[in-house]
Amino acid sequence: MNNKTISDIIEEFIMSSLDDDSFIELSRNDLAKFFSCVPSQINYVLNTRFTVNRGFVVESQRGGGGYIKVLRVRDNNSNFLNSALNICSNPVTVLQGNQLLEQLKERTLINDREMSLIKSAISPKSLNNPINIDNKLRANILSQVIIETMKLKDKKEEK
Amino acid sequence: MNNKTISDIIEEFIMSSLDDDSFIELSRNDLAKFFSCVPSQINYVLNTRFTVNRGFVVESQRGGGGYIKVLRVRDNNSNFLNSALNICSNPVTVLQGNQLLEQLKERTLINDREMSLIKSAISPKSLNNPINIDNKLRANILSQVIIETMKLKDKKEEK
DNA sequence: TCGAATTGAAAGTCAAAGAAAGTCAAATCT
DNA sequence: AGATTTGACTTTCTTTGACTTTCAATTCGA
Repeated sequence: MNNKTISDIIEEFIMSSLDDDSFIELSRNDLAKFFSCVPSQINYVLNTRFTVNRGFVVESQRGGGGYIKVLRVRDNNSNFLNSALNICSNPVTVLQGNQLLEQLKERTLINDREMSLIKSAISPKSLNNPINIDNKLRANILSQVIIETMKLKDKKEEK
Repeated sequence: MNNKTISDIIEEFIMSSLDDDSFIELSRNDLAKFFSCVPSQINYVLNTRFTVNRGFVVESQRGGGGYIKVLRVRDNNSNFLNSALNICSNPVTVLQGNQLLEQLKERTLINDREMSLIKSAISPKSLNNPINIDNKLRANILSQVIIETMKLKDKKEEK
């Protein structure tokens, strides 16, 4: 991406700080000053980029000595896969589907390429059909993909 | 062609920018300003000239820091991918779909895991639906997967 | 001295403004 | 007639700032 926005740059900054440790603590005001932006811009970045969906948790404290803490979370994947499968027993919108795939990637259950491929498979273009069952179909497809992911995971773990 | 339209000129401009690299990123507004035309003219050029059929893929993002990215997809496999795409303009059975994926793997355009994942996406279980449009859907899905494969291939080549 | 009020330093919220790109259909060329 | 040009309107994402809430430390009164 050529034209990075200030949000992109702040995201990168936080990301790379997070490379070393599983969490970082930062001061909203200082960070805003550092990047010459308004403090609420930091909230914007946190809200749009460091979501639970993408595998992050943000904690904070107000008042004197306040702080913002960004944590990477990774837990038991098979739990996650099961609840994902559960979600897919109901219709799934494009947005939900993509978010689910992002999470699979965050958890390194699938990689970037795989995510892209499956996203394309469940895109509106793919599921374009005369009657209105897109979300239902998307749910079906993702169910099968998740099941396949489980199998692949097992296979990997056997080694 | 001596009476070039503005669309032709913009097309040439983008084409020649693409000579050096396999993709370019541009700003719709800037380009429109540069050629003294309305921004939507750029869309017109992209929609009529830089189609998948002609070997291009266009990506974009709106809002602040927005952009338009034009990718070229070429080389020996692109023939294959194009005809694969062609096949997918008609309904595709499970068998045909799986065979196509096997071929993608043969040509190392996708790997084993990726093949499995997409096979699961186009399996009868995934595409189970009230009316009988499985093959049509499978064709749609594979089209999008093929296009995605083109993009990914290109991304790899950038490195 | 001890608990309560005050103060100031954070962080949070939300909506308006701004910046791009997308859509679509009418008008115009060729 | 079909391709091109134009522009009004829409959608999406980002930036900004005014206002709110929370917390810790300090001060004040009994």
